[in-house]
Amino acid sequence: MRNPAEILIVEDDAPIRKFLRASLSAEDYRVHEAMTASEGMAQWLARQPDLVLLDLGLPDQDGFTVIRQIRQTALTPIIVLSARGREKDKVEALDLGADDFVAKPFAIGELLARIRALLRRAARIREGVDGATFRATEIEVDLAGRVVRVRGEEVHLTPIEFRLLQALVRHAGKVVTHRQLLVDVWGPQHSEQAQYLRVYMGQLRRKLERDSARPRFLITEPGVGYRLVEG
Amino acid sequence: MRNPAEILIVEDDAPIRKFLRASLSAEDYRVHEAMTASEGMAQWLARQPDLVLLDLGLPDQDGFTVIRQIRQTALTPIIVLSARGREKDKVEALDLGADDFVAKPFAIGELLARIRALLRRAARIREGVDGATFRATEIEVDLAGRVVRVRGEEVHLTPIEFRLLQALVRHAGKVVTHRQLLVDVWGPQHSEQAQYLRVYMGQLRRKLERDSARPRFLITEPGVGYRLVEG
DNA sequence: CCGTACCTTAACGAAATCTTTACACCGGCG
DNA sequence: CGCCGGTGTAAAGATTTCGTTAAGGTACGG
Repeated sequence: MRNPAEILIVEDDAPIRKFLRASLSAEDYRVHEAMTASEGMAQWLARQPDLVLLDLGLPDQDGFTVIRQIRQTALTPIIVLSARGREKDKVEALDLGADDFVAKPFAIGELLARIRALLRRAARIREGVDGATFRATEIEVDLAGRVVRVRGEEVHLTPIEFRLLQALVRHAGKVVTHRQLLVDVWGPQHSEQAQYLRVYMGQLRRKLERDSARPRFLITEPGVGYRLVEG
Repeated sequence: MRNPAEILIVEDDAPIRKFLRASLSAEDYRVHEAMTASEGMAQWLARQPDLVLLDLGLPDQDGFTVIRQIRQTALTPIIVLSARGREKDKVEALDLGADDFVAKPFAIGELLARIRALLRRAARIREGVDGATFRATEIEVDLAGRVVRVRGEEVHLTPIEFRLLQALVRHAGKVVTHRQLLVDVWGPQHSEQAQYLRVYMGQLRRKLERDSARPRFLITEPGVGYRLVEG
């Protein structure tokens, strides 16, 4: 990441765009702007920004196209801005690979916090810290080496089992939604196949838990998702 | 927020306006005044105050219009002043996005306390402390991780319980109307099912409060809604 | 061609959650 | 005093979501 980070704003509403530019410049980000989806794509190609702020309600095409196109070639963090209450938009945008969602009207402080968080995460991934090792009392996961040990014993996991565990480890201690897990492990087109999760969580528990009927690490959050607790 | 904070008073009654100006100036706030709704909007645009005190009984238009217009573009805290007994006005103003209400005649000390609370909260949001986790003395809510801790202990919440708590946390300190909570958690088609709220507020209190019969965080505002107070 | 490992899919009992109903409580008011 | 609206509590279904198992199906190496 360059320092300062470069941020691309794709937003047709002039006052909001101006406001964003001012707020971001004040935080020492370098700002690029686009008013339409196609101009946004052009700017993205030209500038290769570190993060994209994307309004969904654009004049020429919808913002979803922009997400799709960017995600075809890059993992640049994308924050979607959209009118409040468009729950469907939110789900669709996140399914297409957007990283976060902020409803308008928004509090600028919150938006800045989310930008910082995503830039931090992107930096971590670039530095390969993601390939480190996760340790809990009884479970040890070597993400780079693809090795899992339980109470000292090495345990063999199938590819999908490992990807699933990896997705949980990345957010250790936090709830990961069904949708997130499915998109991460099986891809966006399987984001509704919650049955996969039931089967594979069962298999992971059989391999990792002492008593798979009373799991201590792989916790179910009914109606929401799963969570890996440390310790 | 500038220091001192700037407060806009929109109030047609001269004695009250004068009294407010004196009280607020004594607290070192910078005060702007307007006597009508349209003048209020003009002042708001010109001054971009940190907080608005709004009387609902204005001569030219009603105060509701002012709330609507401000909320189209900003989250500036709004405290509504309303004559006693106008319960419906109060609820409508809050539904439109007002943050708090004070009935006339009011105790100046209480009004000042609510102003301080809203300014504090607005400052925190600007600094981006919100968005991720909410902290009160005994309760900690990790919104991203969907984890709730009470006095250190992790507490499990069902999906609806969590969404309800989340809706309260998002507006921590301010009154949230029955309608807003119902729309947020159950959707627009259930905006009249106030019984849901009684059942689930009861469950939240049982899980979060020391003594659910004497709640300290989840406060009932009879006839209006509920309020989460930060310990 | 066969065996092995793995993935997908369906079926069904169990568990958790949500909805609905019933009733007690409280304060104000005729 | 009884009535009433708004509120809080408890519990019985109804409904949704989970976990488990097992039966194909596919890919790959020997």
